[in-house]
Amino acid sequence: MAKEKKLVEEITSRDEDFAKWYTDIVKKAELIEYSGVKGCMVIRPYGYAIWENIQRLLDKRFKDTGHENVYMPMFIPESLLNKEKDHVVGFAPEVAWVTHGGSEELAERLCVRPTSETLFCEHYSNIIKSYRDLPKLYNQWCSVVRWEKTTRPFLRSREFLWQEGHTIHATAEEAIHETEQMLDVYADFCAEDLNMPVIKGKKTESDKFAGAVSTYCIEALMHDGKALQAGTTHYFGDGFAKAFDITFTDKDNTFKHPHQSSWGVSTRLIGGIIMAHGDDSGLVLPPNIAPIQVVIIPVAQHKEGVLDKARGLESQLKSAGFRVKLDDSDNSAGWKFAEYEMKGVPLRLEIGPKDIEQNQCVIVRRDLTKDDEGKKSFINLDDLEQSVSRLLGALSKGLYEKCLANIEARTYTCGNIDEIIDVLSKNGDGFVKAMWCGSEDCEDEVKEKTGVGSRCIPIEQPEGGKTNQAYACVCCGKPAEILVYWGKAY
RNA sequence: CGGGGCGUAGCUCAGUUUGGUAGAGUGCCAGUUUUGGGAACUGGAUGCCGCAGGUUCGAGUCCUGUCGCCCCGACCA
Repeated sequence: MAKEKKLVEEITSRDEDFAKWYTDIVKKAELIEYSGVKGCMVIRPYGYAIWENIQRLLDKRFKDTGHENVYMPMFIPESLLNKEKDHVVGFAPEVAWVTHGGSEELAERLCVRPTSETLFCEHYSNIIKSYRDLPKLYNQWCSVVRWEKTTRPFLRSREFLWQEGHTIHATAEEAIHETEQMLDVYADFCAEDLNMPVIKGKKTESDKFAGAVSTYCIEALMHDGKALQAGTTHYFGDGFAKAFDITFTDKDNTFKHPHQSSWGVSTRLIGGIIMAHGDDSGLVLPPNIAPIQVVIIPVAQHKEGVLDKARGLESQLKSAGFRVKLDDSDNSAGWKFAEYEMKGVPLRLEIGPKDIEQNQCVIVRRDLTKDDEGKKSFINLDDLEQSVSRLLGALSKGLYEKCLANIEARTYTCGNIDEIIDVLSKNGDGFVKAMWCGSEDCEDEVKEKTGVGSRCIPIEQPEGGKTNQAYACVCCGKPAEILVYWGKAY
């Protein structure tokens, strides 16, 4: 019992203090270490391996939809950043400036890219002459810098890793299609690879990206009921093209401005995974992005034959394509159990003398708790690969369903402000579905009075929403056409 | 940018009230016994007490300043 108590002491309980639980996890699972600069973190090998898996899976989805990777400079001259009015107003307050090269003051200061729209635009203006040059479907993997005031590992850091897609098209229809297609790519990726269902939607006018015609987003719900914007796509129309003087000669021999999109996801996704799936024993990683899918723990490894058998299973599973680690260190078995639970490894395979005798091993699923049926199963070694594959699949599905159930349990439909206040105080944070008349005043008033802001206008709107006069704005009570998801955001 | 908390061993912290040899637990290293849920014992190494001034015979402790980190808000992927 004393041991179990100690195990619990290692990390703060999730329900007791979610914020503290989160920071405990990122440190103790060895994802990050804080650095000497506020808001900048060391991403440690285990954390970076998660990012590498995210990159690999997303990059394949990008390539499959016709995109190419490029790399832009990390510095943007002030004059270039200033070219699009809304854009600079949106980003200027949070950019870092380089003013000196060595000891020489620069003639023009350079900002460290907070995002690369301006660089892509400048480049496009140089390479696009004809409709034959379109579209360009570019993406870059890089880091960007935004001088945030409040920072949290993965969720909001001053430097973060991301990808930014920037595409340019001959027509508005094509660019809008691209914007919506990439939103689907992100949502599918979240569901299939991160096992984290998301709400697809559009941002309200006040919440749009600086310089965009429309901004789309995917919103995930964390275990504590707060929303996390997990990814975003933007349709720019031809506003940037006009500001940056990008033109092409179309088939009809007239000059036209092309239409653009951009889209991005970041290392914030890792924060989302932690808060969507983690529990009081630590991380729980979706199999597709887990650096280690199966950890093999030899039991009584000093005994003849145990380590040899464990090594055999390791190479067997590795050659079957699984990411496997054998921990043959001299820590006790119990220590290893707790360690890999903390790190969220999906499956633990135990192999000991008794198992070897019976040609079996024990496999334990990380996502299930002690009381869940099927947490621990005895697997015949003749079926090892099939069993591992089946269990990883079941775990993946289990995570998705648990996460979806959390969204469903924490999504409330409300008709007026008092209902929102009441339902949130009774049930805790979550998504509030409520109609909205479209006025910014009402949007602000809801946030001020209830604490929840508009997260998105979901793509899926209620049947007849545009014509049904029964729908009234949650704030002013006037006829409302738009269903909005409201929530507290990270 | 406002409010709060904290900087002492790798980590968590005590010591600051009342100035007087730098501490504990944990981790680390070595050895022995252990090994199916964070093992036990013995021995060992580890400190610019965030930084800079000041007061004092003497400062982790008192004074002034400064830097950084964490949490909660307002703003943002």
